[in-house]
Amino acid sequence: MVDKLDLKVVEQLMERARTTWAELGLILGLSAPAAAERVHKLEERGIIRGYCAIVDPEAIGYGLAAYIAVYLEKPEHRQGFLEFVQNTREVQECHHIAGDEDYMLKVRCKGTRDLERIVSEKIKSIPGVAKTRTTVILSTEKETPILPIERVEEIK
Amino acid sequence: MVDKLDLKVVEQLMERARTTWAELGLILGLSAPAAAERVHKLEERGIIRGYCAIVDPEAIGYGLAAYIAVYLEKPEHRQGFLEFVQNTREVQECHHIAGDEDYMLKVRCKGTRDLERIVSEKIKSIPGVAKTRTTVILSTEKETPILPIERVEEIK
DNA sequence: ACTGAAAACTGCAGGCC
DNA sequence: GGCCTGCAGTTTTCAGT
Repeated sequence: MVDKLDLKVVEQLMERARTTWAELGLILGLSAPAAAERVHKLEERGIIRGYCAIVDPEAIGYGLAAYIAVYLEKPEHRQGFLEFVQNTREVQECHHIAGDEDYMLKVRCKGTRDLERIVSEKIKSIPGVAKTRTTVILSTEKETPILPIERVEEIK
Repeated sequence: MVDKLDLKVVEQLMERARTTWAELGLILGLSAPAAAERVHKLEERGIIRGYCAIVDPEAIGYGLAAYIAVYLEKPEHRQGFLEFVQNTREVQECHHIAGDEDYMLKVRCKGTRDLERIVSEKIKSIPGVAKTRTTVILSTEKETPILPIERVEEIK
């Protein structure tokens, strides 16, 4: 599995992916090639899936976010619903959840008009979608792709 | 504001941040220095906030995710609650929401034990938290930091 | 995992449109 | 203002140890 040094690598890259190997190595107590090798190994093993830029949603015109809980009538309708999820860029997340509803979507769109279009026209027209419950996000206090790794201070 | 070329820059960097300027320039139809300049301008303007690695949560031992809806009794308790949110690595997201509840948290933790500890010991001990509602995520169909930019195919 | 050299990339300057 | 080319300095990669 991943060792302590790997966790520290991951921690660093989750905060700033565009760092130099030399700089990363300095933090890890390794030389630049050694730091690069550890990262490449983590990429190959699929532990680091990729890298992304964190973008201000409002700046690109997607200022409205919402959660949409979806109730599916029967299991045979899952396929079509999941295809919609994968093919719709506005759907940022889709989780199968425990509880009253079946799926929880997080969508990001241009405004209330756009949200209405997605909920009423797109989601509700999918066969098997019996009911939806939309919760609009008013403001965001925290939103980080950073996973909750405990700080790795010292490496023995 | 951002033009079409900026959107294409952002789109590319949301998918793979660790790209070379030359490669990015090729996609954009620009030279490497020009591509770099556009990115730096977007960073300065705060449209690109930073970069991060996308990490497999299970590989680093955080296999359980859950939504926690929080009801706050009075507005004066907000401060303390928001401090908890900012200082807790397990809290990945916190949104102020419209609807019955006040806040929606997304947390990621090691297991049910860990979740119990966060909900029962940490969140419910915050002054003003009247009630919480936890929804466990069973599986994740889609989870992307990629914002829903429409594909920019052609630049006039 | 480190060192050292070749190859590749970045950043800066000057000039063009 | 935004873009391109060329060069100097840095970073990455690939050996060998």
